[in-house]
Amino acid sequence: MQKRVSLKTIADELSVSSATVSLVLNGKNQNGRVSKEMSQKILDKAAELNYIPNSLAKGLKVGKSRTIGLIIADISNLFFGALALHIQNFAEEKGYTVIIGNTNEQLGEMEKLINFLYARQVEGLIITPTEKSQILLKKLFHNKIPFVLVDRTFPELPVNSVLIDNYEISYQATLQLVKRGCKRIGLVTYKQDHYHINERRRGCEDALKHTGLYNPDIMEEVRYDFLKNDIKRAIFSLMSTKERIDGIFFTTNSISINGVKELIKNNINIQKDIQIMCFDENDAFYILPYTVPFIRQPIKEMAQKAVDLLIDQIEMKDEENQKIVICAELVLSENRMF
Amino acid sequence: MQKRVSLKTIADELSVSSATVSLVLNGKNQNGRVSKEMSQKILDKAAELNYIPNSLAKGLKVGKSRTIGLIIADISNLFFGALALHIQNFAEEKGYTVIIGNTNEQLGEMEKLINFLYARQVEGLIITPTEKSQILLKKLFHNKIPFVLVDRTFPELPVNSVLIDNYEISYQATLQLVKRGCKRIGLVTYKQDHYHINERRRGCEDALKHTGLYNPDIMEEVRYDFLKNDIKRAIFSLMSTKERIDGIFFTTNSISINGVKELIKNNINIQKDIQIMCFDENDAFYILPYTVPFIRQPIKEMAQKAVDLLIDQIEMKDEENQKIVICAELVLSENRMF
DNA sequence: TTGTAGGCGTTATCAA
DNA sequence: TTGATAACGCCTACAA
Repeated sequence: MQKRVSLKTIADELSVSSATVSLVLNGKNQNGRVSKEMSQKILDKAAELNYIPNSLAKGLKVGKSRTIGLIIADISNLFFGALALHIQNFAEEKGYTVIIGNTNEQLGEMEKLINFLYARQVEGLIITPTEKSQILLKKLFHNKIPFVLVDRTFPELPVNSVLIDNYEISYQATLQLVKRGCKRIGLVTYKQDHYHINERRRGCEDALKHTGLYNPDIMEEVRYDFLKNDIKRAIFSLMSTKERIDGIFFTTNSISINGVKELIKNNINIQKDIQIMCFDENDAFYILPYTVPFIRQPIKEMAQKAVDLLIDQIEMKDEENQKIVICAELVLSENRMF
Repeated sequence: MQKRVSLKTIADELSVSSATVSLVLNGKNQNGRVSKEMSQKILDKAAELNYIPNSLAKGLKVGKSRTIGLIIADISNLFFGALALHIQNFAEEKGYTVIIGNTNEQLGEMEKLINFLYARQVEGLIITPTEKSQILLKKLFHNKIPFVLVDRTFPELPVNSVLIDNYEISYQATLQLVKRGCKRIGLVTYKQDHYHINERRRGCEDALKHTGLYNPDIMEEVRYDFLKNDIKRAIFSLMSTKERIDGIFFTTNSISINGVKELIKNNINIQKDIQIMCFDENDAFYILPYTVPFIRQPIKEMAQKAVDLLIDQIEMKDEENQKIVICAELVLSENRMF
């Protein structure tokens, strides 16, 4: 890699000081400080040499990196992939670079990432926190590093967050199953301590309780690390109750897709034998000969709000903690595009 | 955000020079330069203050950012998503940060991204180039910026690249359709000037020619920007030829998934009416009541090779251009896991 | 209208 | 065994 062109390169070639060059190139010679001709010469030279400023140096000098960190729990998950894409786009619009990191749901990875991003002088973080990461967040808070949680949160912590209305939409979604005539509705959820997942479960269970259909024996839990196996077991267990179940609520997209796979593998007709309700959209659903109802999260809006919230904080426009809730959407066969 | 803890903070608190602190914290006091006690004190203080070095300053000083840029054509595509994930992991293993950017297949975006990453002092780039981006690559080459192309390339350019054996695997995949008894095999591909896509097409067409089955009338082209509509038209056109076709080769994953959707929508039985061959794996295929044969790209190996190649270049271990070709895999029902 | 000088946090060289 | 100092590229207050 050859020597990069710096301010000084331009200054030397034109026999002016680097201060002058800096002024012109940053458009800060408002009061006609630098002469028109000099200005033009500098601009031309910069173009000729294809000058690109060193943002490391600039960041060091002005104490701002114009970079934000994005900590994602599982980038191989389509939901998070889409979230990352939109966050990156919105942030770029506002002049910020995004550095993405992936924790794989590991607390240790999350800690490493925070340090790593901090070392790179990020001005703020957007985080999908892992389980039990409250201590890390408290540290951020204590160090006055702006951050926003997305998708997940810890309700006991005074933090900025952008979530969907997990409880309400799950309640509605479950009612939908009831409306379709389901009498014995099971649930498959993660055995985890995430508030947002628990809210989904609570929404579903409350809807069942309020309609007199609640049965604790058909609420199944699966582990993140053994998802496929646990789902196989859960589905088997659900399907072999003496009174066969006729509806299932899946609380996440990974559970949904694997659950559907398993049902199909067992030749269970998702239209006739059983009704289901999934979380998040999936290409796979559009391929089936029947429609699968699901809960659509407004990913783009979540990204938008998260970026706005973080940048407001960074630029000190707002000091208050905000807990933003965005309504998810129930997508039934009627309002499908395809 | 409160004042960050710097080397100087530690130095001041212990009344030593920042040079000493730097030495100790970088483990560079081999010859017993710094006394054991002082060393320990510094280490303790650093831990106490939770010191995290400023990599901007470090990068500025040593002229290395330990950062590489990754330019992806379409991050919402699962193939690229997986590629990005693995590249990030391998790069991290080697001590490099990855900054990911997305071009959306736009040449202008690619140019902006290159400048942007260059400003951030990336030491090298891994790129899935957009169409007609040869000029940009030549500029990189001219500026002696290390870079590696992945998935796509321009064969006329002397660049480092990591590709799969597009021609050969497509040839084999097509033969597979022939072996299954197909007599009239169509193709759906992008109307684009990408070498890798053209190679896939060439592989398919050569296989058809060599078996005497080639028919130019059933080779369909679709546009990236109007994918869904064009595929609808292509499938319609293919299915309404007087001698009905009995096989289709789809040259990319986006075409495959949309093609399959369209076939299903038209109640065409992918087992009985028609045989298909897809590029890339898709969750959706696993959900169908029959198996869909597809070409699996060894994404992880591609990522590995790309990172290795780039870092070799950055660290000057290798000056020669390398064009690495990795064999893809034909996945038929027999060797499916599920 | 332009130049000088200091400093951001780090490391490397040389001196003490 | 440790400290002072210069330099990386940039910006900015102040001087000329």
